[in-house]
Amino acid sequence: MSPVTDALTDAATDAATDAATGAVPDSMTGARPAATRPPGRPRSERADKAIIDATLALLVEEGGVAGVTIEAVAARACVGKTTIYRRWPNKEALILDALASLKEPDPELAGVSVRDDLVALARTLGVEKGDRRRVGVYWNVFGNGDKHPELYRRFSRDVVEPRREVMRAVLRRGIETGELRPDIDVDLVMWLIIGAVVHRAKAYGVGPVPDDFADRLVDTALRGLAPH
Amino acid sequence: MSPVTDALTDAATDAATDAATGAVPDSMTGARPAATRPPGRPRSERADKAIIDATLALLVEEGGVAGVTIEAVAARACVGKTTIYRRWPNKEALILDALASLKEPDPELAGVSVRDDLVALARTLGVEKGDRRRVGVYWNVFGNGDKHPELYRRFSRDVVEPRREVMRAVLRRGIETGELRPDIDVDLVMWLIIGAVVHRAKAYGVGPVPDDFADRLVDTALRGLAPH
DNA sequence: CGGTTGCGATACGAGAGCGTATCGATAGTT
DNA sequence: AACTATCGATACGCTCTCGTATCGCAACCG
Repeated sequence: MSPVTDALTDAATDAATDAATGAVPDSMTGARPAATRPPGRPRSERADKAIIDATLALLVEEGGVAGVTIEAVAARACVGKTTIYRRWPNKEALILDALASLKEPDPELAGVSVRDDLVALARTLGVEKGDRRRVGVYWNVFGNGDKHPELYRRFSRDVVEPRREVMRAVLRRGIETGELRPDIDVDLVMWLIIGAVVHRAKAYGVGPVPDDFADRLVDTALRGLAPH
Repeated sequence: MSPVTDALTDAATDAATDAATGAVPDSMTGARPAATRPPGRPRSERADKAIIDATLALLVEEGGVAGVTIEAVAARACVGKTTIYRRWPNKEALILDALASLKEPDPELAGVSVRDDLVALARTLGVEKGDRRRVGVYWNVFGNGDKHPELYRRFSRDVVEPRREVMRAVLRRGIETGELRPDIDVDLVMWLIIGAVVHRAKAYGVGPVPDDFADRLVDTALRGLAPH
């Protein structure tokens, strides 16, 4: 019943999956005598992924860093504690890497209209195909910035800020092209859009975010509440 | 160095403070033979308050229910564990009461313009005189609705929803008076305003919420981002 | 004064979690 | 086959927390 996305069922399948590991480090000059592969049994890539996945899932479900337990991670990833401690020295380091794994390339924006780009960005924040994980991690890490400053700092720098910068650029472009009022406060608008999406996505007991939420949100923000 | 607001320094002052306790329960029919006061030493009202205060503070600082420890509450409130367990059977009940203590009467709104009422409401959410506690509790309880449903349910019903209802009424009134567009989605607008304020207030490392944040936020939402 | 109850301090057993150590088995290289 | 590193499982000592029990003292009533 474990909801792990890619739980490994037995060790037999492990060999085939990890066989490619040895071929990878050919990225050197090429003339080297291929002495890169260390001896002994190679580490399981599948275990890596399962551990990171389990860590993120617990980070969301258990409500923060305090709720993540090495033993729970091990159980959920179907992995021994040894396998975790061989890779990371402690819980903090594990969570740090798990957060870093959320880093993604900047979303491809159509760039046709500011309106559509904002909708696309809003979607990636928390409406994306039921991916509650991203916004859940964001909520929990963000809410504990003062308790775990290092975690917050690196998550913010590596994962959050790049996205924010994309949105900031879209808003600035909108001002230049005349699609947005020249006197708007870009940062304030970002709090508006991001806050609304994150808050709605994290809401409990009101159902999933409707598909058209991002569209209606951006349109409402653009038109304003007052008649004119 | 304990940051508890009203830490008691010694037991001597306790007697004077709690002396009024005996006079309180005259709220019965009055014709009763005044047998209301139980024998023995009365419970310290000051301890009550200190415990609730410490619980809320830890709920914010430690990032959720998991971070609240009875021993930490006792230490912070300068109180013995006994004193806590004499009042509440367990941690859950304590936190439940602590959350209930955040219930406040509905804010008095000027009712002159929808704009001013919205600003006033936004202020009470998280900008109010540096009261990070309220929004901190909101963030942590809200973010763990699925982990502690009962906590979430009662906090939502007793503390959050009444405030939301006030804002909803203001928005509806604005539509009726023509101050707001008739086609806005009231719930969507509430996500916008509440989400923005809460998110900004909870932001770490960007300084306190500026005094005019609520004003600029509401004005931006009213006018809209697009020129017209 | 005796009776009753609250108070803080302290100790307790139980359980959870951390990080380490050890085990036999496994999966690779040479 | 010999060698080496990883695998899951398990046990360990340690600390923290829970909720209970037991102190002696303090407060209030008669």
